[in-house]
Amino acid sequence: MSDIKVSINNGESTILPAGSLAKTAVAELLSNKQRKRTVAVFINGEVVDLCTPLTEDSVLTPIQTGSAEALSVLRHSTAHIMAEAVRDVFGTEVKVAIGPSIEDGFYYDFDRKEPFTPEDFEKIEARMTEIIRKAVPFTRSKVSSESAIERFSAEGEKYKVELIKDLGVPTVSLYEQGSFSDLCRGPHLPDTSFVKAFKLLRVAGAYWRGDEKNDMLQRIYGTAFFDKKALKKHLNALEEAKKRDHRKLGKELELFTIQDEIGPGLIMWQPKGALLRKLIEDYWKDAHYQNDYELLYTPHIARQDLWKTSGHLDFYGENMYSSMDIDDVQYQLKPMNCPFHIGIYNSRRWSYREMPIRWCELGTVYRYERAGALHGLLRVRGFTQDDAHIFCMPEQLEDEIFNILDLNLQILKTFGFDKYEIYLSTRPDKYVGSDEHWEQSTEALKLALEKKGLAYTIDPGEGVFYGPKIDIKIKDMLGRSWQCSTIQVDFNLPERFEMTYTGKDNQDHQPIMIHRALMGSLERFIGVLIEHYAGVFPLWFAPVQARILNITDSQIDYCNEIYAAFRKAGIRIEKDLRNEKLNYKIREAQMAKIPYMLIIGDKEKDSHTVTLRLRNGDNIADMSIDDFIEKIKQECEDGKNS
RNA sequence: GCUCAUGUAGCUCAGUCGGUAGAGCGCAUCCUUGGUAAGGAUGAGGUCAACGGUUCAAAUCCGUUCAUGAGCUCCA
Repeated sequence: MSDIKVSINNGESTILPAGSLAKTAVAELLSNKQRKRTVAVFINGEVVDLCTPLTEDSVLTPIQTGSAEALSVLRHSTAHIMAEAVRDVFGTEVKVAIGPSIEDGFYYDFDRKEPFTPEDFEKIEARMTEIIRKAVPFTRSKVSSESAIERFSAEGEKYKVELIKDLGVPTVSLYEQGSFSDLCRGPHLPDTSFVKAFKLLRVAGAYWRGDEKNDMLQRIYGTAFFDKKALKKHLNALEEAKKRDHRKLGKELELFTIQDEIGPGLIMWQPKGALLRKLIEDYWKDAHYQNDYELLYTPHIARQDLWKTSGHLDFYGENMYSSMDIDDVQYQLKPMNCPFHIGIYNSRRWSYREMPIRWCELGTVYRYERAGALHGLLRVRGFTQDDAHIFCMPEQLEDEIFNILDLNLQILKTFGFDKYEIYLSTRPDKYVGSDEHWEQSTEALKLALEKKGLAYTIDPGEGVFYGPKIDIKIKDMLGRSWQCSTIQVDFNLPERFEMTYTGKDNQDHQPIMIHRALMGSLERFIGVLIEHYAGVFPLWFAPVQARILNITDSQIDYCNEIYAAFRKAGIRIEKDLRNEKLNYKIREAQMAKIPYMLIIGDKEKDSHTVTLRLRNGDNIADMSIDDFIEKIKQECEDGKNS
């Protein structure tokens, strides 16, 4: 057998007999410490495990603890360990499906009649710990698909059999650790002892291959790390997310309520939430006015014929509520605002000189969502879109997209979102409009993104049937992504509604239509905002900006007097003049996350000032009423323009 | 819609083996007038999600429905 040259990162190299394992090379080329951190290697850009035989000259790049790839390998292996443990505890009648690593951990799907319970988790975890302690090696073997099918059939592992059959390849790889053998592409850890910290988190139903026509399996989710500290940090982050849950904060801060009597997925805004929403809406309207948009209002229902013309009944009918009869004519609740804006467009003739036309509306729409999909403010059945439609000539498309992106990012930034992922979705298999149109507009979207200097990812074939689109996913304080903004080009509706404008040539031309929503829906956006800020809203859109706290009854008159003055000045202020101790009032104001507490005692009353306490516990020396009004106004301006 | 879990006072939750309900917070009244995260006392408040069944007896056991949660799926 000939020798081969193996090097690490093109650095140190060694000569080994062909067929040596990657492990051997790593052992020879890395220090003991480095070796212990190595869980797999890249060879030619591919992640493989350490028991891979090397057959030719190779350059290895070690994958070491601390990297995302290593974590993914770890979690994948932990999923296998969990599967082994489940079968050890509950027997081989439990069938296994798939068990990949996912963003924050891993899962494994099991087919078992009885549901897994929290007590079962303890048993599984205990068994996993035993397996990990034994440092069982993961070994890989290549077998013919035929023999693998034979073997898994004999074991009754029908899901594995189905997977292999669908792969349609001559050989497959199996991974084995201890008593457990699994169809798997790998790679895996050298042995189970690399798993230093793990936890099973929850169990939920999941269809085999995500198809509801298939069997319902039980999916156990868990997570794993290379050290206990990281696991603890992750669990703390989950706790933190729980604390920020907008449903919990929404209740505590009295922002909104959802009630059985009213119906699921229908939001009622309580006074504080309504005020919060008004502030956001006002800002949004001002920003649009400043950017040359005009505001529209349109009805909530329309004749069914409209929805036939628009194509919504054909393409979106499943999400629309059934019709109602008004004087023998059928009407339907709107799931979208676009046909109404088109109606306004078609109410008169337009000249090319008037293009582009930019119309916006905070339009409330109703869409049917499956019961299991509803979630607080984030997924509801009635919501208000921050909608806009731009009608323009083809040559204006790029500029318009650029302007939309500009306004879009400005608004997101004002609300504290300056990290995002941008996706450009191109033509799907089923589409309307000419290829030329598609190419031109996709190009216009690209150019606008590039001109704005934005990095984006292309989602091939993910466009809507009527045109290409740009989606923006914002990242919140905890690093979670939320899809809010969407910008869609539409060749379909202008055609269906026979929209025209008179060109320079005195001929009719068809405008291009752009749909766009920046926040997506107010409900959803506010839900995200609550979690992003953990309810501690910036002063400019905090529903309550200040609360007056008196020390004794002797300041009540003065408190009422300044309360009136602040309200008149447009400060959102409350007063707490109850017969309670100051400590008690401060505690309540603090928990209500009110930005400023105005402490009023005899001192302030006599000097005609207020003493400020901030919600972070800091104190600001007393200042005059006018100075305080000025301060709040200035801070709000700064907040809005940040 | 599907799987599993949950549903008790305005809120957060106890409630054992089936014997018709309990705490803390909040709320009301009274005492207390207290300068930076909970002063004290008394009191009101519940068809135990709804409907049906088993039982001498159901918050508790069974069934159905509704809602909520974790997911699957879908999407703003």
